[in-house]
Amino acid sequence: MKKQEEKCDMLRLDKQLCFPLYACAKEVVRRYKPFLDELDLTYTQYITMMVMWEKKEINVKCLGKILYLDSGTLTPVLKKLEWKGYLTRERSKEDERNLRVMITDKGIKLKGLAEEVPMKVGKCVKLEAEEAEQLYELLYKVLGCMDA
Amino acid sequence: MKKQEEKCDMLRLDKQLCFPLYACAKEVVRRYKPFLDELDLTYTQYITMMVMWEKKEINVKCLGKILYLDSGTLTPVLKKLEWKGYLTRERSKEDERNLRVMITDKGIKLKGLAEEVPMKVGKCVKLEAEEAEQLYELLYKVLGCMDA
DNA sequence: TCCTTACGTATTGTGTACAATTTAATTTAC
DNA sequence: GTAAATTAAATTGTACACAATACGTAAGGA
Repeated sequence: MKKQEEKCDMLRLDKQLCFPLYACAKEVVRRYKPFLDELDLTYTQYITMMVMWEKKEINVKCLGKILYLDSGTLTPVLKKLEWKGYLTRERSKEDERNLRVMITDKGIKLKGLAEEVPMKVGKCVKLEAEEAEQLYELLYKVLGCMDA
Repeated sequence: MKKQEEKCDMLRLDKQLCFPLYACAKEVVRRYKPFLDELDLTYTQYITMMVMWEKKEINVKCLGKILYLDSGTLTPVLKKLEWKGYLTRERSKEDERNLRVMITDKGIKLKGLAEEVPMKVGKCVKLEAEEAEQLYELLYKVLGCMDA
């Protein structure tokens, strides 16, 4: 019965990596809400804009690969951001299957308003710089070492 | 303009902890799906049952504190698990505001079918035991050091 | 060319998440 | 002892997240 008991113990929240990962991600994202509310952005819209600020133009497939999101999630988010005037969407002339997502001037201006967000959230999470760096490395390691 | 540029750089996915955390959590949870499908459980139902296997009985408030979920999320999940026969829900006699959630025999039996899940998922995530331990510690540290 | 296959996006359906509000029960204040 | 405040769940509304499917376009092969 020893082996049985060991297996049982595995089925506890505090024995599995998945749970602190899941809980921690939700709690950290929640810390963004008050600051993103000021910009009238959701977290998903925010990370989408972060990619747009860097890339200026991209298609949905590419964006999804960067954000780990599929078109089912991105399509409504992109339509909303287009409606808000931060980006435009149009089919590529060369290949009509591709949707070109392009940032607008208003979208570029939004970046100025968002600049303080990372710092503000950082203050809510009291982690030493070294620990943050360690965590960062480990998370990217996990992202890289999972089966496809 | 140096300062301006430094601020700009912060607004990149690869400069912020939040994004790998968010992406990693989603990807790890996704790894559970094929194994949980065999049990006809969603991830949220699974972690709820993990608490129930340990506690046998609990109220919604308490469960929510453990899982970092509120009644708006838990109520439908608990109703579904009750419908599946894994637990029962009834108001407490001492304080009618409290809902007593109790595991059933069928719920207890389900644990036997779930025992292999953590090990199966563990094989998909190729992380050294030491690194997993480090990550675990850091995540709980973050959970503990955030402003309420 | 026509047919098949692959590809990129959109749509649909289910299940979370969570803020805000509501409802009912209990506690506290006076 | 009752009104006011507090509490626990449930409900409502918005926004993901993602599998599965549908749809249109493009590419490759006979």
